[in-house]
Amino acid sequence: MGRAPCCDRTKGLKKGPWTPEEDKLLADYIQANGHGSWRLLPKLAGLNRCGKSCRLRWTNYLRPDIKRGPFSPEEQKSIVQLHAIVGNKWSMIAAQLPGRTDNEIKNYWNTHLKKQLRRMGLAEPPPGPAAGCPAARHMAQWETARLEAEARLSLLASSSSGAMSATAATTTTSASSSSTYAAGAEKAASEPADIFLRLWSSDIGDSFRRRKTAAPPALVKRKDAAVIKQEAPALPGPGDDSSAASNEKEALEVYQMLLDFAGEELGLFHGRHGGFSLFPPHDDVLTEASLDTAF
DNA sequence: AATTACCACAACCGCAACTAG
DNA sequence: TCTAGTTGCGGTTGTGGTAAT
Repeated sequence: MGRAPCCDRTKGLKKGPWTPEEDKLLADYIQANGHGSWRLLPKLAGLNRCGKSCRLRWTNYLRPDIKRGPFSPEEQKSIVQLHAIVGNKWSMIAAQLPGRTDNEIKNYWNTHLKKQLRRMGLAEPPPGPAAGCPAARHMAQWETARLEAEARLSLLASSSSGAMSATAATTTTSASSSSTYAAGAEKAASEPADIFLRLWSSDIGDSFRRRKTAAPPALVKRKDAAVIKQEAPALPGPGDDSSAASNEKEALEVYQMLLDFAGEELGLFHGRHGGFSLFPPHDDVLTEASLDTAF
């Protein structure tokens, strides 16, 4: 059957770097009319480009809400953490970083962060049963992320409500623990430094919780979280299958186990008393300098 | 001053998912 | 349900700038 190429190369459409005049034509047109059909846009805007090229230029460069300038330490940290969870799902990562595009994040990862992490010995997958199988390894990472998030929410719940019963304070859970999640998410929202909980309470975490028995979101190509949310049956919340921690002490033990596992097996996290960080204390900022001196 | 090597980022390409008829 | 067209994503390449020799 075959299909038509997205850009008709027989028409001699222009390629390569955009000129300021082209930028202006594109930006003016979209701001006046919206992009509508990308396929038709070039003709309507008077551009000798393919629609794909126009879309890319707009989304990666001309869009007014794009944040310029270097990545902040917080953004760097977020990228590393999110990448550890969802892998090369740049669009998902970008969705968590307002003003940043997937292309920008991808470039930044490939040119900066990957090298830095490699120098720290964190870039390569850990040895183990999942080694050599990216999908299995990824699922293992995601499952660890889930447990991690649940453990943290458990701690939040138990610390924010002394009256909360030990059973309710444990995470693991049942569908009825949604209030625990809600409480955790609410608290997480007030603690923007904790990217992990922000992520967990976002669409990404939500899609995972709902599709727990299926492939993790990172393995579901082009299923954005909203769609997943709509499609997903009302699966029970995470931990339905768990009768784990039934009191705070147990929750703390699980929490510590997770810290140990994540740190030792995945090389991802560094626990610290009363808080949590991907990086060791006093090293929150992922800078060239700090990383250079680390090794 | 010329050349080479490296880096950062913009842009392209191909594939797969999505959608409308 | 099938098919053709459209859109979005992720990997890769190209290009311009800068540092090193």
